[in-house]
Amino acid sequence: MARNKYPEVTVERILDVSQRLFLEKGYDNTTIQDIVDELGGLTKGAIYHHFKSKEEIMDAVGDRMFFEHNPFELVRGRTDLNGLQKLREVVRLNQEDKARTNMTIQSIPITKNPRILVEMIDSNRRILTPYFLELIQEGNRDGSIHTAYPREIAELLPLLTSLWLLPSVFPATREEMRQKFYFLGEMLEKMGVPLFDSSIQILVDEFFQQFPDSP
Amino acid sequence: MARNKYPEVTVERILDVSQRLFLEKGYDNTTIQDIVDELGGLTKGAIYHHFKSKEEIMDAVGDRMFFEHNPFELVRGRTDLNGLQKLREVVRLNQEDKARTNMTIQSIPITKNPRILVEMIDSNRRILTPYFLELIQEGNRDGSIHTAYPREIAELLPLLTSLWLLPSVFPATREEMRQKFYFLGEMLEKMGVPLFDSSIQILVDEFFQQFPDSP
DNA sequence: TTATACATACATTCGGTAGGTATTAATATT
DNA sequence: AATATTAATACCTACCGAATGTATGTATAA
Repeated sequence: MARNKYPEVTVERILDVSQRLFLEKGYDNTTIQDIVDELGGLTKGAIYHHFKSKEEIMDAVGDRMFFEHNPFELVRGRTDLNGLQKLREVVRLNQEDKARTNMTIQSIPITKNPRILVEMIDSNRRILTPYFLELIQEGNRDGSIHTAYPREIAELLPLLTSLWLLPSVFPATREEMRQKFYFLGEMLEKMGVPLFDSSIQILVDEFFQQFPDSP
Repeated sequence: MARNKYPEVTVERILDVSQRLFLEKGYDNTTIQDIVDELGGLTKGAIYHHFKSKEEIMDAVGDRMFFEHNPFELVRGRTDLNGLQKLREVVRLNQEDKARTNMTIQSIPITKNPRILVEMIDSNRRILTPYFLELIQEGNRDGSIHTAYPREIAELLPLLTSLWLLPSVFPATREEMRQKFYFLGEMLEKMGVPLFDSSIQILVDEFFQQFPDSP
């Protein structure tokens, strides 16, 4: 086989395999050859035809992860919700998705995969922050949110929820995780964004079942 | 020359050069050979005699950076200060030090150096957080601080000040930086740790002079 | 017949190692 | 106390192996 009629399929396959391996073994411990082997039937040349570097594969994987299940797009049309309610819905949808996809990222020893971690921090800022900002501003306008710091909160929310609350980076027992959430909730409320109501609290508590209570 | 009488000197030289190169060009873009070349007179064998891997050099550099000018140790003996005042003094000393050493870390495009960034996040947590916690608890006891979340704040303080406030990771104009500080100050105050008083505010404002007002 | 989706083979870069040598420090001997 | 002997270690030279990336070729779709 020297040429495929649908190269996009090949690209997707490369991304599928890469994502799986990056999450399983980490970026640095995954070689191009590993990806090639798992692909079956393709060679390194094929990969370097579609991507100009390993780094670029990683970027593509990262962006795809963010865009494939985007809760913000799902709530965008909902005229029955105000800004704050949309925010809560986003958190709910995201939590659902995490549960469904088994949240692979929780399990990697992410400190051993600096590139993945940094890529995540950066994607958060580039992609999620604007979405959050939009909803917070909407809430400020419709009166469901009152904060003088929409930008700051929009930047901090993804940072805190996906870095500070990641036990592989900041180790914590179940009880300590719970405390962190209480802190976050109280802090957000005091800063004018009462995001964590009782319905969210239920989700969070469910989520905690999966953590050990000893460190 | 086949052997040095004072190997600690060699170790220090290796760390000096490595730190400089890591900060200048990033960890991944600095090769062992680069370090060897800058050292002059030594070879790769010498380095691998003192350190068992490149990673280990990096760890040593990180730890040394944290311990060489430790403001927490400087305030530890001060019986004239309460917990909150000690915290403020730490911030002040740290700021002074930053100004004096010209704060090399500000300048690196740190997103291009994932390992350094992650090492920093981790050192913060391992080394700084316990110090912060100690002072916050002291403040809680002596009545200068009233927070239900000493651990959470102790963990967040270094994370936020050395990651969120790093413009190379979270780009910001001078005005946006100022806003972030206001947010931080207000947030800490509302959570029971009124860290940023007017004296700190002055420091912060001075510090901002060095940032551009356009993005 | 031209652009492109791949394959093959190779170049390069870099972290790390094996084994040797010279020098210092510790110990034994006179 | 001075010297001889041994052990430890600071460092060098030469090399390996793994991994990213490249140059070039080939077959097929358009």
